[in-house]
Amino acid sequence: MKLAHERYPDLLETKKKEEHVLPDLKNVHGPVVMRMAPSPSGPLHLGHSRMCILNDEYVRRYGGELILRIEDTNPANIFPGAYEMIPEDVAWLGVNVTKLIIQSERMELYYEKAKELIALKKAYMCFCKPEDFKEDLMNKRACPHRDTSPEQNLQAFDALLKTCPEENPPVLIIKTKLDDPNPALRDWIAFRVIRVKHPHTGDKYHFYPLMNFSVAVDDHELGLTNIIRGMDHLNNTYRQKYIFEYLNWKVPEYFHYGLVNISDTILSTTAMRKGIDSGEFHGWDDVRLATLRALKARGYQPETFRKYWIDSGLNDVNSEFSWDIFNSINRQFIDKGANRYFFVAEPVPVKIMGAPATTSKIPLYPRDDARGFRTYEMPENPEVFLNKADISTLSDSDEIRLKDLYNVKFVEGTCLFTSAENSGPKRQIVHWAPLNASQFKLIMPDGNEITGKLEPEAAKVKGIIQFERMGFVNKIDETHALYLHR
RNA sequence: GCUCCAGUAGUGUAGCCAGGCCAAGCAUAAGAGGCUCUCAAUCUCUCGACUCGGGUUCGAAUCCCGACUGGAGCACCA
Repeated sequence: MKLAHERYPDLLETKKKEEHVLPDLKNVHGPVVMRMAPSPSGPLHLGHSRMCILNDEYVRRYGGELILRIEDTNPANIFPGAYEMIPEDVAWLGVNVTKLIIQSERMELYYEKAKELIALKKAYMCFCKPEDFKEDLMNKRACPHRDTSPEQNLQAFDALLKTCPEENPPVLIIKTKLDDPNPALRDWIAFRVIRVKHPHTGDKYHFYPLMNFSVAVDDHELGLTNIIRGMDHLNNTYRQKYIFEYLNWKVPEYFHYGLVNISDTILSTTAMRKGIDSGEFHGWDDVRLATLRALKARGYQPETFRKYWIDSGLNDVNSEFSWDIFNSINRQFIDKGANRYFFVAEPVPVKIMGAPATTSKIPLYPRDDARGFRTYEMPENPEVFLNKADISTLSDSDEIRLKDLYNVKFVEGTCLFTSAENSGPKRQIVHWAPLNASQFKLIMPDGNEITGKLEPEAAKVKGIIQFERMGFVNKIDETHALYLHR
């Protein structure tokens, strides 16, 4: 063992830090075809990133195709900008999409398959009121239209495509088993009328497929081999399998993973849109939102998402998202690249009595002098900014060290220079800013703003840096930065 | 109410399919300490879990049954 340690230190090291790997998918024979299927109600958020990464990882492992399919069959719930934003978000994550599909461009296909099902007596047009239809289902009763002939159904279907009645338009229903013990699986609605102008197809259509129908048709038509999706889709999978069965299609291999509950942020696209429209949020990248855009703006790395979701695995247990772990992973990616600077929140100007003129030379990164320094010429008895909380609890005997400057203590409210050397007893080390520091704003993840003084040499720096003793931030410009994490 | 899924430390996971190498590994968090002119990084140590009850077995985290608990679905959303 000792010998092995001497000979192969690297080997043992890598074994110790074993990477978590995703389990193999079942029934993989050669290349796979997989898909991501977001609805264009807004840009992608943290939750979406999971299905993106997971799908991408498997296509990378097995080879094949990864389809990005935008599911826009409900014109009432579309944010037009999402058509552009979603592919951008996916690309930012480093996900390799091989094909982009937009469902609203495939309406004729859905109509065609619907007619096939009608001809097979597996689908019917229903003219019931929604309440009545629902009540029939709950009581395992057939609605009066369930046994209409295929001819009549086809006629009604075609008529509806041409002209849409103003009141009580019919729906197309897929027949399943009315007596299925699971109420979710009894006859389900495949098409319904929506009279809203579609952002992508305008007013060309008004009879739209519901997700279960268009998904089943596309999953087959696009040749999907493996589908991984959340447990919340389990009943949908059962419903969609009816289509596969009726049309004699080969069923893809499904896997349903557990749901992840993400708290302490805003994920609901409707809530986001409302807030943006009302002016509460300034846009999709507002730091209070968990959109990929917002997280990117704060300084989260695409690699962080990938590692986090791979580590989380494909568990079929519901779980809790951990910001602690997510932040810890992100820190590993950014720490080495982030130079250190001083930002003094709640700044209090303090005149230091008895201090000699000196030069403060502060490394941009600890113990790596090659990266350079920030240097400040300090006059005699200078005035500096200190953080209010750092000095408010000091008593007369407490000596503190201004980092890379000198030691001071407060006696009866005045600040006195004591010594220059950082030797002897341990002192609390605090950061500071020279008098010509600029006014600066740090925007916290909850939207609160902290104003303070930023050291001059940081003024023109942009990107991810660390404010010493505070945490990592993404510096946007000369006036403000977004807080990332500790 | 009905249907389905699942239960490993505070959190996230490994192990379960093919029972023994598991008095349960790793990460994160928390606590203590080392190093360090940051509360970061880094190193060491500590803390902490197989939901419960039966059964099968020489042996169960792992297989079976039940209970309990949690989640999802039962939309003219996806």
